Amino acid sequence: MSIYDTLNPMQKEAVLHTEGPLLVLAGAGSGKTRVLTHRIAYLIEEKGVNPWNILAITFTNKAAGEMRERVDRLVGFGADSIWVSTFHSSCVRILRRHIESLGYTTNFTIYDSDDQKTLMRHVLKKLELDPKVYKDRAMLGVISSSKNELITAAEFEAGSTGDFRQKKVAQVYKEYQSQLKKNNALDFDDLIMKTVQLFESNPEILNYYQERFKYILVDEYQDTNTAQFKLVSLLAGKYRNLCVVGDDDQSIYKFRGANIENILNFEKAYPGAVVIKLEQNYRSSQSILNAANEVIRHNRGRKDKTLWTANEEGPLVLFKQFENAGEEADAIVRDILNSAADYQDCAVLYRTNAQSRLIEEKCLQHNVPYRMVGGVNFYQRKEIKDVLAYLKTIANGRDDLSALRVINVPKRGIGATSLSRIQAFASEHGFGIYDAFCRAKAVPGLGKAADKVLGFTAQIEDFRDRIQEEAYSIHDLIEDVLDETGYLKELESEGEIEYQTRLENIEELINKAVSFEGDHEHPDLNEFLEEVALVADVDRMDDSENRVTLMTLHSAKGLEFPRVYLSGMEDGLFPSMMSISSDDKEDVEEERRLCYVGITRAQKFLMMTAARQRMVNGETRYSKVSRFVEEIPDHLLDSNKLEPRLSSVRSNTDFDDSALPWGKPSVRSAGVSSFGPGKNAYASKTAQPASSPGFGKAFTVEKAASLDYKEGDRVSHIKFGEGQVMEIKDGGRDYEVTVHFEKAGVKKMFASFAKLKLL
DNA sequence: GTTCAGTTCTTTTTT
DNA sequence: AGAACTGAAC
Repeated sequence: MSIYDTLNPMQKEAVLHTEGPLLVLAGAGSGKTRVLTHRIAYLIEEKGVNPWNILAITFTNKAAGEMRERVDRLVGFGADSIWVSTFHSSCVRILRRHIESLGYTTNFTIYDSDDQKTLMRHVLKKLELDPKVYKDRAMLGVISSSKNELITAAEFEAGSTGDFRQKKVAQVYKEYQSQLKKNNALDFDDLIMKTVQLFESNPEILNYYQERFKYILVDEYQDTNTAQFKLVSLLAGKYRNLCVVGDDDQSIYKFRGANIENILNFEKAYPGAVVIKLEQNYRSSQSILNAANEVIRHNRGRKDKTLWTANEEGPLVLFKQFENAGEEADAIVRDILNSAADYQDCAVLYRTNAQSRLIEEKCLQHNVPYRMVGGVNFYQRKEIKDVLAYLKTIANGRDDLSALRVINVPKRGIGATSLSRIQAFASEHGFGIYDAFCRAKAVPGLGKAADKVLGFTAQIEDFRDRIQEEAYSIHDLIEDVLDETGYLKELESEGEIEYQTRLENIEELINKAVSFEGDHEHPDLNEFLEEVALVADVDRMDDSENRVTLMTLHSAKGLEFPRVYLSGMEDGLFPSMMSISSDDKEDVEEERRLCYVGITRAQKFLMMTAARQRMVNGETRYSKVSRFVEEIPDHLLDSNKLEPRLSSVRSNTDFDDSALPWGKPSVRSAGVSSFGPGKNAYASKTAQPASSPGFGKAFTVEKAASLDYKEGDRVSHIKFGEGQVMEIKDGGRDYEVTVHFEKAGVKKMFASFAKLKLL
């Protein structure tokens, strides 16, 4: 029996149809990943296609990794020469080779949304526009959607005749773009758009990639935008062996420019395309699927399909409404504790990141271990961005933003006035900021500050020299930067608790650098920075530990869990106020699709919850039950909707927060044991968040009174494996331990984070 | 010229 | 509840 016999007839057809355009409409849980992986395997094994000629585009890097792994298992060899990556990573890879023909250099920097905002502020200032009228966010929004539609600054300008504001925005776009170029930087949207431009202006480069990627697969096709559509069309233009997989009911990224028409009109764009529908759901119970179908039924303009399942009926979907959000969170966490399920089988989903806080608090209170996806992105934390800005300055001398970020961090006594003098000097002579720093002596009116600036550049130059050496690793560089610039020292003086959490984050970045070095034969600083710039939060989700997952509905796309809790089912929150009051009916439909995505994440058990009262932006808000819940008929729902309130609005002072761990010094020692039955897997751990991307203040890592290992002992580390303790230094707040690991080499680490075990 | 403390305004969702 | 901005003290 071949591996293809395990597929159902529709799946099999999708796998075997290898030539020409193919649209696979894959409902939630219908085994689309299986189809994709088997298809790749089939191409290689049965059709003799060279793995080198296959391009598979996924939505997240994590999905890419999983796909590669699964193909590897099916095929056994050759899987590493398949390109499996996201749109953004693929484009970076291409641009790193060819971007010079667009006037950038190949060591360009990628700006994340914070960088974009900073840059936009510069632009608005330079153009002397009132930031109250021309808001950075709004400007970036316009630019982003333009780029997603492949509209250049010049085209935008040409199209904005007449309207005064529109003309101003055109100027902003133009200036923003020229600033990016000056900084040798690209924003996220540029990555796609520049690649399209590259292909359009260089037919020979396009031809190379067309020949290279004879077979193209695109996952989550419903969430592609116009630029991505164009990119795919260009690449597939020659051989037309394009297979796209998606579900119009799961299109949830319109705000990011996703164009649902791409999937709805696929057959028009690719005449002769074969369409295959996968309608059997293998994931969810009958009850869950019923609820999902009822909700999505209320949307117009969708491809006709009905999901069905042969799975057992399972318990009814639960709905519970609570007095306030605290009770809601408490009930969810208690329910997880009372169930016999493993923590890792449970997920709590919510519409906005802000909702995670209460859930986190309750998890801590009840000692339920959790991992939070998203929130404040790890790479957006101040200390991480500071370190990265140093690395970027060292790697790319043209990145003004990064140089400006760190010139006075730690404080070197270079203030706003000095900086604006330097900036004026730079723009007058056409220097980049860093070059201007190097010429500080020539800047008029700097005085003593000039020496301070030169001190900074001397340090940077020193680091630049060092990274030329083969033996000098990225993690060495990070550690030296922290040490020699005095960054750590300044952090230390900011207070114990702050210091520890920030240090913990930095440690994680160093770990990341170490594992990067392990994965690459010739680790390159630019490559490292790029990898770090493109990671999504889900990419960082480590699912090997037994923890409850907390994340937004958007992050949950593509995942599945036996037990799912859908929280905050309130009108005004989900669907959001924005979508309800929008003129465009499509907006609520997108929210409904999001709800559909949420429901269909559940395999066996689904509980939806709502709070009557909730704090939003510091104000108490009262809400009705979400319309999406109302759309599910009563007989499909086991619910306890509260009676309408009669009188007496309870103030939220009855929410007792004295029990919360904030500010209480000894969270760690509180209640280590005491788990309900069935929770043995975790009995030895406290409810600490995954080392990232949680939030930190509550966790003070205390210096141990003594260590249970000494110099010369053999110890093991969770990541680096086994090794021998070389040196233990008492660093005041913590012990600094040097260990020689067999595999990972010599590492210096802080005892409280390293969690070394004596062997 | 720099830093700190009190003020206002703000947020959906993310590669 | 939190970040970003503005005005006063060092």
